[in-house]
Amino acid sequence: MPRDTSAAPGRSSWKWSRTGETRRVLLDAAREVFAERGFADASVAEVVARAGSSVGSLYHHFGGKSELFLALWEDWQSSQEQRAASAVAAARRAGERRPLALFVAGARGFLRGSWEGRALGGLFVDKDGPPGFELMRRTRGHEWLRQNSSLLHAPDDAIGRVTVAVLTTIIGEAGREVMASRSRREAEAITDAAVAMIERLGVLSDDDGLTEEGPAAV
Amino acid sequence: MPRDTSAAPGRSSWKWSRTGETRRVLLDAAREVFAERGFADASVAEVVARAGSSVGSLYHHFGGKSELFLALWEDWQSSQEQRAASAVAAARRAGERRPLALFVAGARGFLRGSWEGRALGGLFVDKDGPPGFELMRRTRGHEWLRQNSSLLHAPDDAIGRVTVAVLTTIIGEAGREVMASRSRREAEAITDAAVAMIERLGVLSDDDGLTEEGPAAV
DNA sequence: GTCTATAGTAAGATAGAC
DNA sequence: GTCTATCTTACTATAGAC
Repeated sequence: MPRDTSAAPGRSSWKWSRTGETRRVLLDAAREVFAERGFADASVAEVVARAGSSVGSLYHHFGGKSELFLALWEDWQSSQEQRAASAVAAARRAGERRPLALFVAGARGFLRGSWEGRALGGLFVDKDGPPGFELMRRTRGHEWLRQNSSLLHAPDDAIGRVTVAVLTTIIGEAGREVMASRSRREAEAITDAAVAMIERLGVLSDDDGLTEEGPAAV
Repeated sequence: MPRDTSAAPGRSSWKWSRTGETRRVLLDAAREVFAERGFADASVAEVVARAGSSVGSLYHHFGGKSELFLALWEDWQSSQEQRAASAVAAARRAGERRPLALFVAGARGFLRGSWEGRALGGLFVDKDGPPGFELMRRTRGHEWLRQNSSLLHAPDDAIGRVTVAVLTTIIGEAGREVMASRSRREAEAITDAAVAMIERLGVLSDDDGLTEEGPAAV
């Protein structure tokens, strides 16, 4: 996601601009260093050295060490959500209308993405992150799930929030295990187990209309 | 938990020793400062100033800013686990033998403790911690649940691990919501919802023996 | 063994020259 | 936009009072 550069259209794409190039080499170097050392033990000095840039430049483009890490996470996370969203869209195109089935389709899409993107994903699960990272991840997870489960129209009371939180973490924990899997077969077994849990909890709220038709969402 | 001082027995208790007193005032001051500013924005200088102590003394007793925070967390966490453990023990004394029921008893004990200790608890849920804190909390959570759920004898394959992880986070997320509750009634509603989910997921693995008798655990 | 004072290092963050 | 110089602060080390 490049910031809007004031480049005249058609004359130069961001790909070849100086700033885009600087951002790119910094992100590449950061990915390496964070993967090797984790967040806390990584130094901005090493990142800029490996990128052939300078500290000032890093702060100009990203604002700090934390934001640099978050930029990497943002890219990865949005691609994961994208997979889930398109899986839901595909299921809907195929004629599926039951909210819970659509939700499960999204979950399967997300977990398929976790398997395919497990190389980068490892950076964000068992390594440490910047202060407040876990809070942010949890918030973002809830937001994404709330979007995809407004179609489940869960109530916004305490019980509804716990339900949403649990559904979030089922997918999250399953994603962790999928990324740690050593075979596609194992990953699929975990996915099936997670889906079984989701359906089991979905049935719990059957009287709330989880299996009826609901409003459209991503 | 004071370190072992070489005090002659009967002559002086740790409560009046110089070191115990210093540790106590530092912990009290740290609790205040961390609650006000969070971990990252708290300075060791302010802690020692409020405690009427010195930087060197802080480092002598705790080893650093992170360890000071972890000492607070350790106290709170172990008291929470203690409540869960004694709830399980009480249920067992009352003649309960079904593993799932014992587990639910532990969960209720934990959530009751979350409500009662919600003042301090807020420090550890929506504030930031030292680097690696979240990883530590997750590790500790799994360890605790593995203890209490060896009695559920869940298999140590991928599916078993996901199940355990989800059961962990149901309690964790419910605890978060309980601590954010404004009335005991709301807290109890959340607890009931969480227990319903645990039982629903527990039934899922009925054929694995979750409702049969199992080995004893805390 | 327990604590204070202080000087020094390292690393993240910032200001300003260019 | 880029980079150098500088600042802030967590952290360490040491010397010594009690």
